[in-house]
Amino acid sequence: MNEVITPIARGAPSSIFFRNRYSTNANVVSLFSKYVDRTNVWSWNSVIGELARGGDSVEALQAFASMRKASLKPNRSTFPCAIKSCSALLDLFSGKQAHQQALKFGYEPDLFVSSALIDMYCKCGDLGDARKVFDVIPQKNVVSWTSMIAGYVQNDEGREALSLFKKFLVEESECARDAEVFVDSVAMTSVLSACSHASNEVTTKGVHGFVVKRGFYGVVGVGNALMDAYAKCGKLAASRKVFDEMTERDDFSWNSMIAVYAQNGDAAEALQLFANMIKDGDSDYNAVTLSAALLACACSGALRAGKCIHDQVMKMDLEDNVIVGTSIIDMYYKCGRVEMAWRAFDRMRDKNVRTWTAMIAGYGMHGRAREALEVFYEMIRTGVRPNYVTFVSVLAACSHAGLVDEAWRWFSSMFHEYNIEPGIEHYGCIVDLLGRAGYVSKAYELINGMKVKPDFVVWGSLLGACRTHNNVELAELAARKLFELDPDNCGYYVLLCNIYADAERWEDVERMRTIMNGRGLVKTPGYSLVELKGRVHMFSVGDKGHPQHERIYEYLEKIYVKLKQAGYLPNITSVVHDVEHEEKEITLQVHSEKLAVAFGIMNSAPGTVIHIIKNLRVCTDCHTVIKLISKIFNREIVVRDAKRFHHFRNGLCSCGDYW
DNA sequence: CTAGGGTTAG
Repeated sequence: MNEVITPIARGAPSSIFFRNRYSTNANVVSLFSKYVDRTNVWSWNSVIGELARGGDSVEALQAFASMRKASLKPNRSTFPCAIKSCSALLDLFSGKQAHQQALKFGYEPDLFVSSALIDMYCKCGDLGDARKVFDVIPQKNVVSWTSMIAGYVQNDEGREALSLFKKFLVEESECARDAEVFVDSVAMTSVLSACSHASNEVTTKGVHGFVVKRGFYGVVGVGNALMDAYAKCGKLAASRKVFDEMTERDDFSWNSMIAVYAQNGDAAEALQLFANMIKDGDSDYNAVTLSAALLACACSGALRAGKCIHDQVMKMDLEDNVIVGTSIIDMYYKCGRVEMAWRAFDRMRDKNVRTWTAMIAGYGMHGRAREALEVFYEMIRTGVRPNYVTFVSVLAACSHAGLVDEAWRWFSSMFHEYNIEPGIEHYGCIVDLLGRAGYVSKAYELINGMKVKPDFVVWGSLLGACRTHNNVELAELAARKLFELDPDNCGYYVLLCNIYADAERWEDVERMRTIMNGRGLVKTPGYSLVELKGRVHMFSVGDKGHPQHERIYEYLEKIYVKLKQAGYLPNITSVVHDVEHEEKEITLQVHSEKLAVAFGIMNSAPGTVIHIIKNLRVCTDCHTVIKLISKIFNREIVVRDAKRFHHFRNGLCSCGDYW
């Protein structure tokens, strides 16, 4: 079986018709012994259909090849099964051959054949040929319309899908007496999926109304798609309402809802729902559920829960499922365990581009760019084609480690060697890298030459670089862009304030503060998470909500005494609030990551590594403090901030103070 | 006796 599949994965140009790619094997022959008449087309159809429906696409095509070898003429029900198998294998070449054969036998106007063809072309990414087939169908039915609409959605053409749906509605009203041309619940799920891709609240609400009016609201599949559409445009409450109102939930609905919370960073709710699902007992969790739950563990750093799910994955024999496997890698490295991620990666038999990319991203976030690049080179050697996101991970890895030349090399060759046009994320990495390496003007030139519109990440990187390299002029320019792009984010105002303060331009500092106060901008509250005995504890700045908070503050005081003995001076520029010097120092002292570190040290045995997750970037003062703590208390401390990992050990950080 | 949809990973 593997021998047959390998050339398909490599995209070798052969076909079911010419080079016997799916040549008859013993398996198919033995299947045939069950059938009385091998000269009967219907017998062949049963076999091909059964194999295709059972997911044995390769065998189905082998049977189809055998049938053609026996010089039997396929009929109109043979083709849809064969084409469906090409679609499942993403085998455009064989699909086109099947199309030619169908034309030769005069089956193209057939509704079943053309729907299968539309689906096959769309799944293979060939929208143009799909649309040609669609356009020549004289009397389209609901399946033809749905196949084409769904095809657009699958190829990220949500708007095209929605406009086609409008045409469908016109046709529906014009053919009012034709029972074949009527919107049904399957069509509506595709339309809702288009809404989900478009992430448009207004459209989603409109389609929701339509669904209710046509009486499809109670259909499970429609409900799932609606939940997803609301979630994608950020309407979690509306999404949950649909879930709660469903009278019938299969596994699908639970999975969708868990995934929605996990994707939106609400790990607690996602894991709570997962627990409810298990308790409920009516629904079985599967690979999809476990992947979503693993994502929740990854973003909240819930290692214990993640390991538990990993155990379950092994018990259910799902280790070879490539999506689940990739989720496990993602969970481990995001919980700070890059070695465990590597072990899981190493064990996986089937790795796809996303698996490799996850591992590259994992090493990259941990500042281990060399290993990330090794994985990248190995991926290329193995014959797996890197994609857009792979290059984002590669460039990000270089950017975390300051590898300017390496990054520039891949940035320049990704288009020429792999035909991947650099996008906004790639520019973001390069601007960041150039800027921090001191090439601020060069970074600015690059931004001006971009084909895509620079976003807040790009301008934000430039602004950050301007602070490091004291470039007030460019900083003002970048900040102006940022105030336009993201007016409610006070981080940029704070950064510009700092830049003015560094340049001792106090009047400008004052002016910025007035603007900030006038606009009522509030700093995004920072928080840190730390897992202890399987429970994740959360701390915010100056938090007094934790049951142990009194002891934590006492302990923190003791830590500060030791730090000051070691010569530590607080770096108050991290605090821009309009407060007195002493107050600034106090605010700094109670940053959430410091509370989390104190809590971690207090509650764990000497020698235990402490893992912390922070939602924002770690500030300079906290970075200095944690380095010192790692030395004074002889503890390894791992901090995941909004952008990368910091491994503190013996007074040093893995980022080399470059972050 | 054949065709279309909704959930998961980077």
